Amino acid sequence: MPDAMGTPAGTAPSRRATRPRNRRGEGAHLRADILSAATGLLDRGDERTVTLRAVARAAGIAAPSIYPHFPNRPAIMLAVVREAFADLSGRLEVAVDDADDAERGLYAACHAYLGFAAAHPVRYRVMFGGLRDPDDGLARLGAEIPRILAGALTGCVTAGRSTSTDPYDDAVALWLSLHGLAHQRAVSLAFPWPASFVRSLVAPLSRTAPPQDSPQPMLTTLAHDGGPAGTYSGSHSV
Amino acid sequence: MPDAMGTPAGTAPSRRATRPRNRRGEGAHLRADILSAATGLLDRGDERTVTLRAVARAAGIAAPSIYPHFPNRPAIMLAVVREAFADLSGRLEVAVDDADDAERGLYAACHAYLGFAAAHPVRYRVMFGGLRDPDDGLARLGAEIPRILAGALTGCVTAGRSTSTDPYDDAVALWLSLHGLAHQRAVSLAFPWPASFVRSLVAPLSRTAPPQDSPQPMLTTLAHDGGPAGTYSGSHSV
DNA sequence: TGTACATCAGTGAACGCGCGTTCACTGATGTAC
DNA sequence: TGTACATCAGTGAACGCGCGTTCACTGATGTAC
Repeated sequence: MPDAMGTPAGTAPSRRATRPRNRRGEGAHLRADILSAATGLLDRGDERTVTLRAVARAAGIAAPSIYPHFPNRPAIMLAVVREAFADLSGRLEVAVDDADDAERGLYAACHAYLGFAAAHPVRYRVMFGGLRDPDDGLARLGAEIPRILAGALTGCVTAGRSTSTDPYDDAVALWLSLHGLAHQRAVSLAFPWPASFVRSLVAPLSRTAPPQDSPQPMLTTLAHDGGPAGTYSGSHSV
Repeated sequence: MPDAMGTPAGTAPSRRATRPRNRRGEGAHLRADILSAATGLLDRGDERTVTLRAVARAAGIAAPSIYPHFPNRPAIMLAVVREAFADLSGRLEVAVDDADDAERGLYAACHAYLGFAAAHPVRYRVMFGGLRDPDDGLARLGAEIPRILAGALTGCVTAGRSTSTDPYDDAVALWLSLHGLAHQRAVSLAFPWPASFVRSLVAPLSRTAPPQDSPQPMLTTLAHDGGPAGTYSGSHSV
């Protein structure tokens, strides 16, 4: 879903593309098109780029056509972020569930997290702090993530692979570190990163020894949203 | 534009305050006033609040009067961020230098870092990622911080209080974790934080045991920029 | 079967707004002679 | 000492722009009778 953008990066048309009108009863399809247009604009620019009129242009519709689907401009951004959170949480769950054992699952989730942020840096930045949500509902969305990590870490403890005495606390600390790394990478591509800080973060905070072989780098095949640099490489030895 | 606040929350006057004209030769004073007005607007709002005209209103001058001091609007934001980075770096250095020993210095620097972010959450958020700086000069500004932490950590190693074998690597990992915590706190005041994750982060990542007594909470007397919640309390046991 | 009609999907023009920036200017103040 | 003048510090009006949103509308399409 999120990677599918109609126009290739760089060729954004200022002239509106003609878009066939939906059949009667299928008007809701436009909502998905609006969301995907907004996500594409966000990834190629920043939150200021995602104006209501720009979204309409990118979707090939007139600006007022958005209003049957979203009450106002902030609602579009909110929907983009909700969708992105659901995507990220799903990827973490898949990473944990597909792993052979709990420890690999924990590492795979961490790599999936960093891979998502590296593939969609602007989206990631906006998910975690771009918006002032009056209801603070986004804090709730984000809270799903440490829960998944805590589950994986609890599995490690059960398997005797972690000495954590408070998996939820430690999972939050681990997530905060992942967030710090992911966010800083998303923001500044030029920072001189040491080689293998993923291990430097995950092993001490999860109170595990790193696994002996590299986990499969789950998400490194995701294309970066734009620009030449910044692709996350999961190929560091764990 | 219904969500654009005409007047920032609170008492900011939309009518321009009268400001005495500087004496001849002292026109540069206005630059400092512009910067401080912009910083105030940022702290009470967000980066969208800091328009050139709003800064002029807050400083009590006409909008064109800004141009002798800043070439355009982004230059104002850049100057605000530069000043904030210098402030933060200075506080970390003071925290390290004033401490009785290296380990206390490291912890004091971490608390100073978190204290700064808690006292100025919006400013902190904008410092680390609010701007797209074409020159990426901000990455250079930020790079000062892990250097200070690395110095403190090296001191811990020398004193036999840390088993770190790569202080710079570990300092970067530590800083990323602090950043993750500080940023997430700055963004979401409602998140259910466990009680003592500062220790959860600093001790394992710096490979130290936490000191026996609480360090003095250096910056907890800083007032929060606005809002009722979010003040950083350094009173957690380390 | 035809046909009237309700509904759906979406449009074009217009609104008022605040924005960044430019321009020609004004009045006070220091200085050279 | 007076005075002409250059410079400084800052102003007021105006510009064109893109924005979010509202309004009255249009044409296609499914449906009841």
